[in-house]
Amino acid sequence: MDGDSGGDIDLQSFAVRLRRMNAEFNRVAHDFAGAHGLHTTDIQALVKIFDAPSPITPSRLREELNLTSGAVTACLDRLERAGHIRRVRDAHDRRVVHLHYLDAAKDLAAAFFQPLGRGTGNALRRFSPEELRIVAAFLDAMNEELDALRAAPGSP
Amino acid sequence: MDGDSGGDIDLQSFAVRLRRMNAEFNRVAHDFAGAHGLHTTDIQALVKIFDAPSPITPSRLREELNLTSGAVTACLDRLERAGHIRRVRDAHDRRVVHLHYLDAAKDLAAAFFQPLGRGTGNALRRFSPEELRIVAAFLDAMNEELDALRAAPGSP
DNA sequence: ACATATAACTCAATGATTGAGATTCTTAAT
DNA sequence: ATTAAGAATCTCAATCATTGAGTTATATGT
Repeated sequence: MDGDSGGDIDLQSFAVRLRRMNAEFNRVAHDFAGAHGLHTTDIQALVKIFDAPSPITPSRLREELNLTSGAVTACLDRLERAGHIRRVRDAHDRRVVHLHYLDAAKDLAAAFFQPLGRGTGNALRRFSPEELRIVAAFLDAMNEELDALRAAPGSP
Repeated sequence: MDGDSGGDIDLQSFAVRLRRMNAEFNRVAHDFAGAHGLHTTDIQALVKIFDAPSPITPSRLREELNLTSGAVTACLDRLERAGHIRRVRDAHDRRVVHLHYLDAAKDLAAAFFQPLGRGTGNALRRFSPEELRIVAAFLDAMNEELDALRAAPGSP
């Protein structure tokens, strides 16, 4: 113990906090899945489709979610059948499919996740802009490290 | 100061960062599962068993993971068969089972997640103790809000 | 044209999750 | 003691997602 009062800044305590938050996010996602006749995988796919800067493809999803192509096809079938997404063939390379998140489904998800958004908003509101910049920097740092891990699982 | 122009402190940008981090954690967990003949659910259970302050029971796990009792039993069968946990009947209430994470399995998990721990450590090392206290406070705030959401999914 | 590579899909086999019900034990009341 | 009600866990058949191998359609290079 070196003068730090709270004992809050060691690796283990952060790991516990992060695992707990991760578990809760997964629980919310699991609830959404259940409420809409979907599965955990489908929600993960929806998040990826939603957050992708430009329309994502099934093979990219396969990489992101670590699934087999068969599983991705089945997942997209479910999402398309339930009216969440649409498959659009690329005009230039007709082998390629682009995945579009339908607006109506976006609204549905927005409505469901509104409590989560409010909760996150409440948490953010407790901090000053400078503090939030630090938090954002931390999340960015974590995401950088996680990307590095994905690239080279053992080395860094 | 100029930071207001960065667009880094609005709800949406935080949501994206958090979703991305969540997805990467899940990917790491999925890898661990695959490497040990387990499934995503089993890892979620292991995390809960590991992080519980005192030995957890199957019914508590059922609540935490939102599974049916049948699924929990099957999950624990797999974990016990694979040598990760042990079921211990409570002496006073013999209906109750307590779940113990075996030390050998802890070592196994520690070894596997060492890269993740190093990555997290790298991220933490970029920040001063005061900054880390802010980040820890933010994670605590998020976890509080998430707990509130779990208790009353619609109200706050 | 031909061969090779890539994107997405199909399908049988495997196996996790569900949902209902059975089993074992506890607690409170008669 | 005995009974009834309640709780914690487990069993099992049915359902359905995932896998892994193989197929189709399109693209690229020689």
